[in-house]
Amino acid sequence: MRFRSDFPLHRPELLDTLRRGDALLAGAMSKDCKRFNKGDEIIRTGEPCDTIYRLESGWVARTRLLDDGRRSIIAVFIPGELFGVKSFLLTEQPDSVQSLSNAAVETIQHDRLRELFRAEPDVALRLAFQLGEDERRLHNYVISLGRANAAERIAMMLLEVHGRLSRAGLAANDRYFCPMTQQDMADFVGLTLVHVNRVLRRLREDGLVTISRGTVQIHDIDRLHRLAQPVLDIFERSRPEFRDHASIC
Amino acid sequence: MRFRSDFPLHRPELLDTLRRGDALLAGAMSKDCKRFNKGDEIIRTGEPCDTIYRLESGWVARTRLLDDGRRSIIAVFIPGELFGVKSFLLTEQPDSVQSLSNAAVETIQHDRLRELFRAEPDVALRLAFQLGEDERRLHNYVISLGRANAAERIAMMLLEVHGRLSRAGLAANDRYFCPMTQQDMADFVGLTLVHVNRVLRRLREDGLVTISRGTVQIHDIDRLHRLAQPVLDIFERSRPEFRDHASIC
DNA sequence: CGTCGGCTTGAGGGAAATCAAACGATGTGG
DNA sequence: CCACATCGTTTGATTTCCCTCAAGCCGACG
Repeated sequence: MRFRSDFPLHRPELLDTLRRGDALLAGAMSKDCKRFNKGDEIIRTGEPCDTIYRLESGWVARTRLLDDGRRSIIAVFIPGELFGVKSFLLTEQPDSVQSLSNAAVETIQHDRLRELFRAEPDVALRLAFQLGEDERRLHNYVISLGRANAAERIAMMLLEVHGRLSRAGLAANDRYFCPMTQQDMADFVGLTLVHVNRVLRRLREDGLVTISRGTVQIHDIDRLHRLAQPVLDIFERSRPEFRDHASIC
Repeated sequence: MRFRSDFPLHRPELLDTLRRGDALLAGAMSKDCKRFNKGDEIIRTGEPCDTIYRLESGWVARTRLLDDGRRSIIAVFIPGELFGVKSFLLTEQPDSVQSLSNAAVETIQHDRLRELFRAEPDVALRLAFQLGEDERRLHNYVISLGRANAAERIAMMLLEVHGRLSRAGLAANDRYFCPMTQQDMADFVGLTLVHVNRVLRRLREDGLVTISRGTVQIHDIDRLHRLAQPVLDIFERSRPEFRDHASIC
């Protein structure tokens, strides 16, 4: 996965630096690669952690399991993204990161990263960029969880993931692979499996999206977009117009 | 507001550096101070922004107003905290920041901050720390919004704010000032004003908390804690034990 | 004294949860 | 190759938590 960002939102003057930082980081990490199976825990709750990860292939999710069995997916990561960056600041991880599919990750230890930092400030920018993007997405999910109904939440999730995958070159023709089960989606958008299923049926019947054995096919992106509209941020909103530019990078 | 962090969660070896970074940053910012009234917008949605803020006094909130009138509070900030840090990476702000009370903020421009960075790497750590803390809290709120019921959400909000204010030296005897209206709280925890009111009545009747004219008085922090327990992260959970250490700093 | 913002309470309705069961694909072992 | 277990999906019936609508209340302030 090469680094891409065709999002006009980011300060364009930083793009070259970002690319360079990403390449340097990827180079430094590539030696140390690990594979995980679906369901494996990559980072465990409560354990100390001195590693930062970069997802090479597959999907992983930051999850938290409550005592009474409730489960929550806080964020999902797709190939090319960094995760565990927060461990730079915290001694323990408050939640776990687990594979949603088979996945390959590259790693780097904190101390090595710190060296790299000093030599190459661009790497720091790449990390800051990841934190910033994570936060932006998190903000959107907070809005969604706090104020959107079930259909809006699901539409927004499907679109948000679609956008990211497109920019990473992992989606074409409004179709993409998504290894999340309906239970995963429910845990992500704060609903129950049963209700997610009902909403997905609705979206299918209305000709907006069909999801079948891990493949999401968006039939009517405009209507899906209109559905999610109220809870999209200013950047996501303008997406359809420059969807075509998404692969220039 | 001086910088404090008695949270055992943060890598202790960083604390001195953090303090230093905070002092340097505060020094650099103090020249340029602005005042706002309750309800004022400090940062406006969609506008470009080249400034980073530090809250000197009062409360502010990151909010988003949806087209159809729904409103959401994404995060609240208390004195000593930095906000608008993300503007370092984004050209436009996706949401607005508004005063929940009269507030005084210090500011610094991006370019000056960048200079400061180069001369003093500790300042970068202070900024990263703020981003990390913001993200940790955001994660907790995502859990809360996604999986907690009304009472749990409200209990967790009251405790979370209590913890932060205590650490900042702005709360004593489990009592603190909170300028949020019930509508603000509703927008923050994803409920309606009416329902927030009912839950608060319940908590009052059960002898857990009373809120009266902007003052929150926690009567039974242990039970409140037990109520919120399922949705507290590993750090917040251990709080009661070292509540007393909170003011050593 | 009236009005305005914020708080309080009631009645009724609706969106999503819960409980329960069946179905379909995939894989496995006898 | 079929019996069977497993995992994820689908659907129905019922319940509940929270929302909506509506109105009254209280304190602050001009």
